[in-house]
Amino acid sequence: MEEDVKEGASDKYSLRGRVFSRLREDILNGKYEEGIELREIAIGEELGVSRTPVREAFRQLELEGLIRIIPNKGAYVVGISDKDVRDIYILRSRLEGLAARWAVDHITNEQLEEMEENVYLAKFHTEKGHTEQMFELDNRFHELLYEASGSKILEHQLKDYHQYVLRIRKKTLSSAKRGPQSNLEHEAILEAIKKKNADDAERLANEHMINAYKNMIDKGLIKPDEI
Amino acid sequence: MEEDVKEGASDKYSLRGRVFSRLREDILNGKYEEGIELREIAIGEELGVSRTPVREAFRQLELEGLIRIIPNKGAYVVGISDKDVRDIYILRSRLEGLAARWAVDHITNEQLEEMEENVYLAKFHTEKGHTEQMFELDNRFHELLYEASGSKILEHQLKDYHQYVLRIRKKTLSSAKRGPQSNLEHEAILEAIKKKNADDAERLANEHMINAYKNMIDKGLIKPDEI
DNA sequence: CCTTGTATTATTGTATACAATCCTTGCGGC
DNA sequence: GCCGCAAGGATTGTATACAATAATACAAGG
Repeated sequence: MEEDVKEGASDKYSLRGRVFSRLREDILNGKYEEGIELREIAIGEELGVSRTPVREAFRQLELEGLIRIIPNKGAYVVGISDKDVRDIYILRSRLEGLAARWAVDHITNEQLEEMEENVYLAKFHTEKGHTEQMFELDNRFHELLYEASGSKILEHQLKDYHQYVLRIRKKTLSSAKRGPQSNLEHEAILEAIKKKNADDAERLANEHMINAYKNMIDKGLIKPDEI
Repeated sequence: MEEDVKEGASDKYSLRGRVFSRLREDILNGKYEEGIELREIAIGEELGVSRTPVREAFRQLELEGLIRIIPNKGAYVVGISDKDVRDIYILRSRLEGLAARWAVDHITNEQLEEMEENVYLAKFHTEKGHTEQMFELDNRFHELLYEASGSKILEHQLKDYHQYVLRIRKKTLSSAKRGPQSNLEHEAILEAIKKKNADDAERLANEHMINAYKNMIDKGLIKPDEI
């Protein structure tokens, strides 16, 4: 039950890092709903720390767009709407396609090996119904893809989005049918990368994300786009 | 000579906001080169503030990936390489295309009017050789496109990148030939949006960014991708 | 009764003090 | 000479104190 998807900013052994992770999770989970005001002292007391680490966490949350800070006034939860989730999946579908394309040329042997192992293990745990491991492996597969792209910028960006929709993804994967299908799609992406077929890799990664998106909507996890 | 491209985090009337903006600019401009260690006290003294606002600015810079903070040790400048710039232009080419596509359905009348005015004014100032106004209008055109996409997420993301490559863009636009050509491309994007032609809008916005990218390389502003 | 001004209070912004951690340096032993 | 290690200093992490700003309540005047 540990998410370390986003290193670099979480730093879970400092108070600030813990406050940051905790608040982000609480906002993403809906504990603090949209528009609510977060007071530094109240948060600090709740977590048993002073205002300093809370303030630093606030500044980070603002940059992530999760809260809006009005100077000398307060911090207000922005939250994440169904539309945001939909948008992120569309963006991800395009950017993951790009990551897969670039991975064809930049993936290292170590990354390739870990990816193969990942696909193998995912198949195993899916058959056994180990949802927690499935979740972790799915996380790792995508992270590997990002890292293999060889682009610090793209990797950073996709990890951000990945983290952002974490809550939704957890529900999605545990659905009985999506798990195996997702594994097949991972395997296809991996094969395309191994064969150095950039067009296929991009298309498959793109479709993979679109499928995840459709699944989410079919399951009623988020509202479809109404126009 | 003022950039307010990125509201929300800059907040230039607080010490933290000023420290943040200043440090980001200095890193992007190369004043602090890659790998250098930033000390809270030194930065604070240089800007005449205490450690507190400096620390908060550091946390934000870390989240933007401009510095790397190693707990209990220090903050190190990560910087922005030529490869980063190239990657951002490729990402932007795809995402701006998406923004243009979405803008077809979501642009408001006000935004459309401002965009038309923008294109008109840009033509005027380009003929007169007013580089500062050209720069501002180019900024604004892209911001308008982002806002017109109707996606908070996409807008946020693209504004980030826009800000990130600000320094490079300033050099690019002032080149004699790129200015008029860029204006023509803006106009074409605007026309496609007005005609509700999503495919054209996406393609043109995409090409616009690729052209900017090629121009940058032709002018020798950044190194080309060597493979 | 409504408006406006002011005093009070609550909250954020900043500075400083203290604690914890890391790095350096120099000493001693081998 | 080289390695280990401890003491000191430097730097970051956290807490608290003080300043500035904004919200609120209430009273005075129209």
